[in-house]
Amino acid sequence: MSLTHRISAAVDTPQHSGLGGLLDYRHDTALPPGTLLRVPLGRREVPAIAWPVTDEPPVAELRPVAAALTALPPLSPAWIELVGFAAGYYQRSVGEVALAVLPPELRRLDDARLAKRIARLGPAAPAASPPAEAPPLSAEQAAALDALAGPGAPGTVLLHGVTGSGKTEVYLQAAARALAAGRQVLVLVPEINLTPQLVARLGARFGAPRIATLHSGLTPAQRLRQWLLAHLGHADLVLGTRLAVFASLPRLGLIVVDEEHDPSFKQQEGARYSARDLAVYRGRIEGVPVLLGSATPSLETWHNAEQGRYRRLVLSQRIGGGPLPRVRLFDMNRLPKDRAGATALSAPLVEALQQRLERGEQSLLFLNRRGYAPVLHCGACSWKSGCPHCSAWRVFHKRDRTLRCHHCGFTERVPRACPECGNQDIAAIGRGTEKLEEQIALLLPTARVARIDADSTRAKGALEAQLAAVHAGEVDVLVGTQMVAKGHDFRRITLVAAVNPDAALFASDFRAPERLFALLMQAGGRAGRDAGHAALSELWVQTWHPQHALYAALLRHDFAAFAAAQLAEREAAGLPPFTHLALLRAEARSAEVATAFLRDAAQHLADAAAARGVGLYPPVPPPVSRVADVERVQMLVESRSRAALQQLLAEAMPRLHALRAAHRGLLRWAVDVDPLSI
DNA sequence: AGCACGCCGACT
DNA sequence: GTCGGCGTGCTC
Repeated sequence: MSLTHRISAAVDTPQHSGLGGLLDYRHDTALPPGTLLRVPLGRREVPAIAWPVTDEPPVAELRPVAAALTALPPLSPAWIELVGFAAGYYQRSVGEVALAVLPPELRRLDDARLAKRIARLGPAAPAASPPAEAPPLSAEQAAALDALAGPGAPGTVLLHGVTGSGKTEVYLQAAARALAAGRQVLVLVPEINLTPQLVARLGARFGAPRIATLHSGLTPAQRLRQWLLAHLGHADLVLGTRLAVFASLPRLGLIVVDEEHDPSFKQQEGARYSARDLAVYRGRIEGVPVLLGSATPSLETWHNAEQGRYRRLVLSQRIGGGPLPRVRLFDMNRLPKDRAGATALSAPLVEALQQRLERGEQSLLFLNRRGYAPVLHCGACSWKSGCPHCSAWRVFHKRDRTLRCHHCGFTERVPRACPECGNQDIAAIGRGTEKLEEQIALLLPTARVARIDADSTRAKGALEAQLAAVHAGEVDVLVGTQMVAKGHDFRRITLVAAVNPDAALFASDFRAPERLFALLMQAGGRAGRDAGHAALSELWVQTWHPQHALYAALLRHDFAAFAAAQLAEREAAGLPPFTHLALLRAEARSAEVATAFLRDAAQHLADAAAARGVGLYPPVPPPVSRVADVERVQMLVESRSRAALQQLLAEAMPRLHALRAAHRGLLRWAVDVDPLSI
């Protein structure tokens, strides 16, 4: 009998480093998979996690595990399976994913300190404290809940509910059932901004001590504490952003993904995972239901529902029976030619705003572009305010008189005269929220105007303060970017206007229409949430293309028709969800180097791709090709078969790694599976 | 990815 | 004569 046990460890080393797999060590006792470790690697000692031992024979002499952190109960087999799947699917090493999704503190602490932190958590919150009274359900809500509890295997459920239809109450009551059965509930929201209000609601219903929160805004110590509450089962409800999909939950009983269509669920660096897709996978491996909620589901989810892979439950009515805001399209072609563009706002819209003002109601102007003007332009020499480091314009911010690049952050004071020719007369082209705010103040001198965007809410607590001012009725007209369109519950807004949404209609990004429709529906949903005002509420859309099919569907609040049309286009064009995509991205100081790498890659993969029916497209620059003096080029990889695409990518990774050496100057390369934009 | 070792230019 | 550039090689 051997006194030493072979331990397979996942360590944080990249997939393409030659150490992508697991490393074997020895230890004098058996260590269950999921045990946190410290192991020697070269002359370093690195954090690691014990992983299930594979059949592969061990290599050479094994070094001993440096330490096993036994103060922490091991991570569950389900968690290991989830991480293993995510690593494989997104082409990253198991160790990288495993360690990246654990609280950073956990990688640093030794066993004694960890034990101390755990002790300091105190005892678990009293379970099953009598919950606050749940409000009565609408017939549709009750039916949805019944269907969730009904016979049949738990699976993925799309809860398609218009804004204000009470999706959250369905989440809460579904959660209540899971809690009553002694299980934990995981709730994912797209943005940190949206956590406080949902935490408040969950807290009011179930008691604040039972809730843990996980997002990147926490301090390392808080993050560890919240993670431990979930991992040790002290917290019954875990609410968080995309990283929370990897929370360790020993008694998981339900996963809710709120606003499942939101692009924020896709991680955009490192392991580029979709938290929504992983939530669905996690539900499957853990045998628990997954509730995907949205008023405007992603076309992927909608398609899955249509195909019968997900069950679809519908909430078509607003709570209280109020109607959805009436949609009004204003045809900008009707503006007098010489006046068009002089102001962002058509006269009828200004009139409508004036009426709201007189009635003491609030309005929201939605413009998805922050700053004063997106670009400055010299009429004399045609200089434009380009960024010297990026292939993008620098935005004019009037408030602090700066030109700012929104891609690399490069900021300068705005020049008084044209830097090229000295012309004093530089024009601001286009308009952002700052300018819109200014124009409203001029057009409606008595109105109290506020602006909410990434600039106005930079300071800690600023967003909360501004939202509070709106709720307190201290604001008549609110100007904002998509930041305000999402989720916030405004009671007194009866008019929402999309000032200039057309750009997305003709964007090259194939998901642009889907996003626009969702944003407009969501923005419109801010109006008339107070049933007393609902009948008067309106969503105005100023457009140069009032006949566009997207707007026609919006007029009727007809998501199904919009989705059907989009899906037909996607199918005809061979785009997701009918095909599966991956992007091979390369970065270098020069586009030539990056392109050469991708061309070389295409050549090396051509036979394997052809054999599997996977398409390789020519390398192209993304819409913003240079950021901070780094050129980016990307190559699309496409297949009807997800499995074929996966196989090709897995085969490609080591070859691409080998290829890198032949391309001097290549800074980085990476694969993005299921990219959001191409 | 780190973090070595290792061989060629400008400084105490 | 050393400090330091980053080229390539290794880590269970």
